[in-house]
Amino acid sequence: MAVQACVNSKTMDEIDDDDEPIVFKRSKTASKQNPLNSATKKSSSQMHDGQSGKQLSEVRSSNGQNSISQKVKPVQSTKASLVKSPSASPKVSSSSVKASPAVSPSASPTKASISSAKASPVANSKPSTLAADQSKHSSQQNTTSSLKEEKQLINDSEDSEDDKPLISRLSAGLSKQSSNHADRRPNTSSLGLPPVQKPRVKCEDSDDEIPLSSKFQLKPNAGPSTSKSHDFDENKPKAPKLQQNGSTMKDNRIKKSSTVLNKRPVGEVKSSSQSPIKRPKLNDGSSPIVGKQVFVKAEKKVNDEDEDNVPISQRMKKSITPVNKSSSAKQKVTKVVSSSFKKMSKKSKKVVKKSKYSKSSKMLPGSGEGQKWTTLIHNGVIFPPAYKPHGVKMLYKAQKVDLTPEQEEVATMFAVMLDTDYMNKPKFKENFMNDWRKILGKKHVIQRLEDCDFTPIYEWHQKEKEKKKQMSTEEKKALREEKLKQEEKYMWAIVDGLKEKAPMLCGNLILTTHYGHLMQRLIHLAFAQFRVAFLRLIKIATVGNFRVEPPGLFRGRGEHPKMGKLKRRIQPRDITINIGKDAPIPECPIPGERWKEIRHDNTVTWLAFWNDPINPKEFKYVFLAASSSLKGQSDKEKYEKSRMLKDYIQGIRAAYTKDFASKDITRRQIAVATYLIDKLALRAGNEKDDDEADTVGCCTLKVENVEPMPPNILKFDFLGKDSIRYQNEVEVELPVFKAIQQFRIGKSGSDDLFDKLDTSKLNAHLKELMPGLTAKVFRTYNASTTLDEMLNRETKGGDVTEKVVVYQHANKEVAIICNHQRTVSKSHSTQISRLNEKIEELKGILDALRTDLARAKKGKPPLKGSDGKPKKNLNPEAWERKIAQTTAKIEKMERDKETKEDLKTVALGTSKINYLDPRITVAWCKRHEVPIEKIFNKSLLAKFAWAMDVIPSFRF
DNA sequence: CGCGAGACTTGGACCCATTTAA
DNA sequence: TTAAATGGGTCCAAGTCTCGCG
Repeated sequence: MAVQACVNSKTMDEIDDDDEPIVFKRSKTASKQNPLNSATKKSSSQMHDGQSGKQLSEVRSSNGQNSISQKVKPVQSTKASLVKSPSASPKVSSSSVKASPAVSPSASPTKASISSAKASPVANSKPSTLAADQSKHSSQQNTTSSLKEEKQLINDSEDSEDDKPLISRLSAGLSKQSSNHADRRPNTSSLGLPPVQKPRVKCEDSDDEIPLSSKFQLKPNAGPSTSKSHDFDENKPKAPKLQQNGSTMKDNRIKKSSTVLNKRPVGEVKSSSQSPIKRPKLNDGSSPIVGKQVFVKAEKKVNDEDEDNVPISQRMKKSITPVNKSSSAKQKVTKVVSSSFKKMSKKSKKVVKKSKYSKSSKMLPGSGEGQKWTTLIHNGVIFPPAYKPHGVKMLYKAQKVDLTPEQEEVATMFAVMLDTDYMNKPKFKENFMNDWRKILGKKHVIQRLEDCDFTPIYEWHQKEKEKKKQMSTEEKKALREEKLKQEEKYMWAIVDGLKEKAPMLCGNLILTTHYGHLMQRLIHLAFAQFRVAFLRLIKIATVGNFRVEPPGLFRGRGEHPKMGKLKRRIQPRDITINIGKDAPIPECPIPGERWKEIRHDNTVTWLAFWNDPINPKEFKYVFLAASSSLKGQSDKEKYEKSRMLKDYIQGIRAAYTKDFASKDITRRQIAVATYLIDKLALRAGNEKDDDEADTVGCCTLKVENVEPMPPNILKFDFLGKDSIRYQNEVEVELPVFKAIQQFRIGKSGSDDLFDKLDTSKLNAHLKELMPGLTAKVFRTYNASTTLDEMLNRETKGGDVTEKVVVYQHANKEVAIICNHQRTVSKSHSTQISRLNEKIEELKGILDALRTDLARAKKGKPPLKGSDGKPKKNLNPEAWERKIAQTTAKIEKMERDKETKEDLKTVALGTSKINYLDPRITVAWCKRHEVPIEKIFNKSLLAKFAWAMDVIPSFRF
C-alpha cells in the first residue's frame, strides 16, 4: 500500500504534534469572526463586473439575504420584499442594490500582498522521489523560475487573472503547471475515463506528490473514453449565438445592477480580454464536446497556449487521440481509490487480495480496480446502553399508568419531545401512536394519545438535564473520561497498515508511550523522509460514527410522512461488519449476540452497516472520519473534477444554448435544466418516493415552482433538500424563459416542469460533454470558482482581520448561491435590539462630547455628566480624540449589527466543508499571509490535510 | 431502458464547551 | 464572576450517483 495520500489520521496528528504539519501556522489566536462590514454588500456588485467572462448579469436576488429565503415556514415577505422588485423591472433592481460605494475592506496596502511567493514553508518533506516535484514548488516559491515557462502558463490562467498582479500571475501560472497538471491528471482516472492504468507508485501522498516518475509518464493521457457522438450539435438549429450565455442583454444591465439576482459565474462569453480561458469559438464549440482531454503536464502547457483560441471541439479531438494511446500504454499513476474504479469494483471483490504484506498488491492499479484498501482493522461499533427504566408514571385520563420498561421507553421518547415543533404535527403524533400501540398491545388502557399526559416524564427528564448541568466541572470531566475510555477502542481503524504492527499501534499506544514519543523525535530529527514514509504507511484513521444509532422517534424534516415512527433499537444481529480478511473479527459487545455477517470487501469503505429501521431498504453505514485519507482522496478527486469542468464549461454552455431551441423536447429540457443547474447551482433533483418529504431539485421542479414573469424573469419558489425553501428571482436568457413558458403549457401546477427528464438522463447527457460530469459537479464548480474569484478580486491588503473579512464575505456569497440556510437563533432579535440600545447610548455620549468640545473651544468647562459628576477639563484636541473613538465604536457596532442581520439566515459552514476547494483557501492564505487557522478550525485542518502543501499560486 | 440496491456526500439542528461581553 | 454568544462536534436525515439486472 503504498502510501497513499496523506494520512490525516489522528495518529498523524499526534505524531506530528511537535512539528506542525501545517505550515503556516502563525498565531494561535483565533480570530473571531469579523463582522463583515457593510462593504459586503456592495461587493456583490463588484463581483460581477467584468470578471472573467462570467456572466455578470445575473444576479442573485439582491443582497444575498433576499435570496435566501425563509425556511419552510410561512413564506414571508421578509426582506424578500425588498428584493422583489426585480421582477417588475429588472433594471430597477439594479438600483435597488445597495449603492454603497465599494469600499474595500482594506484600506492600506500592506506588505502582505507582496509575497505571493514566499510565505509558505513547505509543509512536509516528501520522499526523495518527490524531490523533483518539490523543486517545482520551491522554485516557484523562491522565485520565478523560468520566465518563459511562466509566460506560457499565463495564458492558461483564468480570466480573473487579469486582475492579478503580475507576480501572482506568474506564480499562478506555475502552479498550474505544476500543480494542475499533477493534480489533474489523476483525475482522469476518476473521471470515468478509461481506466488507464497508472502504475502506482507507492508512496504518494497527494497527487501533488505523485512520484515524479509517474508524473512524467502521464502525459499521454487518457482521454475520455468514449467519445460519443453527440447528437447534440447536429440537430439543432443554430441558436442565437450571441446570447450564448445570456450575454448581451445582460451585459448592460449587469453593470448597472449590482444587485444581482443570482449570481453566477456562468459564463458569459464575453469576449473580452479577460478570459484566457479557453473559450471556444462558438461555432466549433458546439461541436462535440466529447471526449476530452486529459491533461498531461507537459502536454498541457503546450496546449494551453494555443488552446485558448482553439475551439473546444478541436481541443477535444486532440486530446482524444492521446487517450487511446495512453490507455494502451498503460498509464502509470493511478489512484488507488479513484472513483473510476468503482465501476469495476463490484466484481472485484474477488479481487485477489494477496497477503497484505505484499505491497505490490496494494497499490497496484491493476490489483485493484475498485479496491479501496488492502488491510483494514477496526473494532466494530459500540451500542447505546440498554434502557434504564425511570419508573416515572405518566397519566392517562389523569390516572397514573403502569408501563413495562419497553412501553415506558417509547413513552419517554415522546415525552422528551414535548417542547419541540413536532408536537404541532398531526402526522408525527399519529405515527407515534401507531407504533406505540403495537408495543402497548391492543388491550392496553391507553388508547388515545389525546388522553395521555406525558408531563410527569417530561418534567423528570428536565430535572435530569438540570442535574447534569449542575455537575461540577470535575464531575463532568470524569464522566467524559469514562466515556472516552469506553469508546476509545472504537475510534480507530488501521487502514493499510502493516499487520504486524497493528498491536503496537492499536489504540493510541504509539502516541502515548515514551517509546512512541522517542520514535517520533527520532524520526523527526533524523529521518524526516523516513518519517513521512512511515506515517504514510501506517494509517490509523479515525472512525466517523462508530456509535450505533440509539432507538428513538424518527425526526423527519419538513412534512415527512414517516415522522414520529419508532426507530427501533439496533442489535448486533442487524449489523454487517466489513473488515480485512486477516484482521481479528471485532468481538460482539453484547454477550450472547453475534454479528449478522462479516464481510471482507475491499472495494467499499464502510466498516459496518445495518438496515435503517424506518426504511429497511436503506442502509446506515459506519465510515471513516472525514480526516481519513480515504475520504481525503475522494474529496480531492471531487475538486479536481470540478476544476476540470472549467475547461469544458464554455463548450458546455455553448452547447446547451444551442439546444434551447432544439426541436427535440427532451433535448430542450435537458438544455434548460443544465442552464439552471449551471447558473443557479441547483441540485439535480432525483425522483422521490411517496413516503418521503415532498421536496424537489432541478429535474423534479413542478410547474408551480417556477413562475415566468415577463419579460425574462423566472421566479423560483420550492422546497429543496431538507425542506429548505429556495426563493429566487432570476433574469434569464430569453430562449430559456420562452422554453419554460412552453414547458408549462397544458400542465397543472403540480405537474413536472421537465416531464421528459430525470437525473439519469441528464447525467448521461452531461457525461457526454465531459467525462465524469454530473449535475452536482456544477455546484462544486460554481462555489469554488466564486470563492477563487472573489478572493482574488477583493483582497486588497489591509491587516489579517480585514482579509478574513474578505474571506467571510466570499464565503457568504457562496452560501447564498448554494442556499445554505440556518434558522434564525432565538435570541437574534434581542441581540439586535441590545445592539441598537448600545448604539443609541453611544450616540448620546457622542452628542455630549461634541457639546463639550464646543465649550472647550470657547474655554468653558465641560458640562456635568449624566451621573451629575463633573468631567475633567480637557483641551479641544482631547475631546476630538474622544469623539473619534466613540464614532469608531459606533461604526463598528453598526457594522456588527448589519453583519449579524445579514448572516442570520446564512450558514457558512456547509460550503466550507463541502464545496470550497480547500486549496483555494490555503493558497490564498499563503499569498496573503493569513494564518490558515483563521479560516479553518481544527477539524477542517485535519480534513483538508491533503491540501495544505498547495503552492501559493494555486488557482482553482 | 428502467428499476432498485448500494455506497457515499451533503446538510441543518442540536448539544455542549469555550470565549466574550456585561 | 456570571451570563450570553459562539463555534466545534455530533447526530442522523436527505440528497446524489453508480451499477447490475431483468
